[in-house]
Amino acid sequence: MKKATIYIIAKEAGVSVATVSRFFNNPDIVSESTKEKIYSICQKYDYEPSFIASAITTKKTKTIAILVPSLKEPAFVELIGGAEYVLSARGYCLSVFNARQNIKKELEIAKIIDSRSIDGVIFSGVYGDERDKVFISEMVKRNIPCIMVDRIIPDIDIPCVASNEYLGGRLAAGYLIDNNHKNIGIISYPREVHIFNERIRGISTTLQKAGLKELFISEVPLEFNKIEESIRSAMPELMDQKPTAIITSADSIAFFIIKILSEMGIGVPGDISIVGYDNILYANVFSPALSTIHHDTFELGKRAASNILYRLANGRYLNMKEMMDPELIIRGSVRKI
Amino acid sequence: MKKATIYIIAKEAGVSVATVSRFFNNPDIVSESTKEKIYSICQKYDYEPSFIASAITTKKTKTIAILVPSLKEPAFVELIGGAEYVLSARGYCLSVFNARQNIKKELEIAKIIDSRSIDGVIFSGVYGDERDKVFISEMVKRNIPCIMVDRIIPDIDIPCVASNEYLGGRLAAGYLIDNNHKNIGIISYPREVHIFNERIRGISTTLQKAGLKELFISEVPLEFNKIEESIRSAMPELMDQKPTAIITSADSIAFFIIKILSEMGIGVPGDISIVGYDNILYANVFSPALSTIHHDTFELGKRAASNILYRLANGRYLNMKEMMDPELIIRGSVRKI
DNA sequence: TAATAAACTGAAACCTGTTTCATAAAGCAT
DNA sequence: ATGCTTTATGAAACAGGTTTCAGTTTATTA
Repeated sequence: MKKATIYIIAKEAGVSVATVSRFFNNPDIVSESTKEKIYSICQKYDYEPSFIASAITTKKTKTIAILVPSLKEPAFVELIGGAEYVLSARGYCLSVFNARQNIKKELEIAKIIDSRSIDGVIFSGVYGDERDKVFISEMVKRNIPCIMVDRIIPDIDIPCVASNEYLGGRLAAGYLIDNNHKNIGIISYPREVHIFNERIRGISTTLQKAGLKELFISEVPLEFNKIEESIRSAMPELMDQKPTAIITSADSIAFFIIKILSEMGIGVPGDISIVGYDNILYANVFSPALSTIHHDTFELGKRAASNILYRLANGRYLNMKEMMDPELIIRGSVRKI
Repeated sequence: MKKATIYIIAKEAGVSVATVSRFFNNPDIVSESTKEKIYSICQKYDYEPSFIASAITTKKTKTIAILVPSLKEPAFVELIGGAEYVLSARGYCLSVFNARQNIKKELEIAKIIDSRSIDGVIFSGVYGDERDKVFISEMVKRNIPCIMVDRIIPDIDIPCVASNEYLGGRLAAGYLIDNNHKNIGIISYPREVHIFNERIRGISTTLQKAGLKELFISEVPLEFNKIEESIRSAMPELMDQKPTAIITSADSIAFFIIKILSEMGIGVPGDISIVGYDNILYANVFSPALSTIHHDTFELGKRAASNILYRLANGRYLNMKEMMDPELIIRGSVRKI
């Protein structure tokens, strides 16, 4: 059976297309008897109004885009999950765009988003700092509601919802200090990515306040399969300084460190304490269970979606800068000195 | 500046809207000089044709849906990544739908997909067997190209692309047999999910051929945070039968087993050998590094997307049943007896 | 150089809804 | 019964493109 249109329904129900349209968009102003007629014909044809046809006049596609710099990191996947959770409940669709760590690609995607009349976008930039402004200003220029997620840029005219990475760093460092560690090394993802820089800033500040200084900051690349080698080559220099603890900016890094250390005959937390970041699914599975910083990225996605939906419904954002506090999870990878 | 339409461009370029339309959809039949005129006006207005407007006549939205039963499992995320990879390169968008393990929800989603004129769908069902047919027949009825991924249903009129789970089971069991294991237990996700049943079938068949019989098959629930407890309660019965090895249907299960075993003072692979399945990112990070079965879910997503794109372009599918062979990865969790 | 084919282009219909504006019918107060 | 609201509905314009069909140029062939 050919797909029914509003014309067929109108004809069969003996009403005008305008009335059928009202039946779906403004049922209050349609009489009961007419509603019943239309309803039964719609059932008969299994008719649903075409989204695209209505989008052409309403200019609303009821789809939100989420632009992430990568699909390989679990955090972005959580983000997508959270966004999908609230969006689907409100009749919205989620389209996924992947910038592949390429800031130029973000501009192409901006055009696509625009030409597809997407209602709004949840955006996590490649760097998380000023450099991401190119995409944002593109959205502003094109008048597309946009929310920055996972990273906060201070003076920007779109909302940001993010985890308080600085606090996370403080929590991690504070925890080590509480356990009397004084020689603390740091192994982090590139500081050029804003969140990692924030974490380190939190750590450094806290150490300084305690009269301490970080021993050694080593950066490892974002690519998962290069982490191990990178840590391995940084290890000698770090170990020369006799750290009693190492703070990392990701659980994955922490696990690689534990692996490498154990190959060197160094026990965790017996000889060296480790604290991770992210609280990934597996943080509790391996021994030692990882003490780490928990931040709820799923919730981040939910909030971003809620905020943009609010903007769509009310013309203004629910809030402009939303920070979520991470949490210290104490498990078994840190020892009291 | 108000968004330009094809009428504005046509007027400024001194041509008809038909010609502007041709410029974008069939440039070969437009003369060079006209093209140049149109091009420069388009640049001036930063004009891109509206997708929704063109979708209404062409009935092509250039968006593909991917419907997964969950967003919490890494495998489905890989799938999405693979699909996005080929789709975005061909100018298509990917919309993500989540059935949340709920087969009834799949029917709602079917309606949404239809009303949104989505060009095709990549589908991974909740169970992976006959029960998923409700969604599939909904797609067939509505004449929406659809590909089943990650699971193969024999007599169904849509293509399936999946990993050869049966072979994976055989590989895992064969590996253990080669290492002279004779008492082999199995801990698996629910057999009611087709792929896990296939894996077990592969294992059982292989054991039988070697004159062996599996000791004990225990099923653990899909929910990540219930796995540990479930394994823990199954352990006594399994250990009573003195296994020298345990095959699992997922690396996550394997890791939990290793954890629980180590708490019991039982070493892997010293006392008991373990083989996983999936080859997750962390399989190589922890000690012992996990011997496991590798299957490329990203590639699965790519193939599904390619197949559906082929169908869209050529009116028929590239292939109907595509099986990808998994691979045995030998690392450190199995010992030769 | 006339005839014919090929290459371009425009007018108008079409796609599937939404929305404005006008009108008819019904309800209500006087 | 009259005049004034309300309520319910339809006709037609509109949204921003695509596509068919016919017509005008331009190129090619004999």
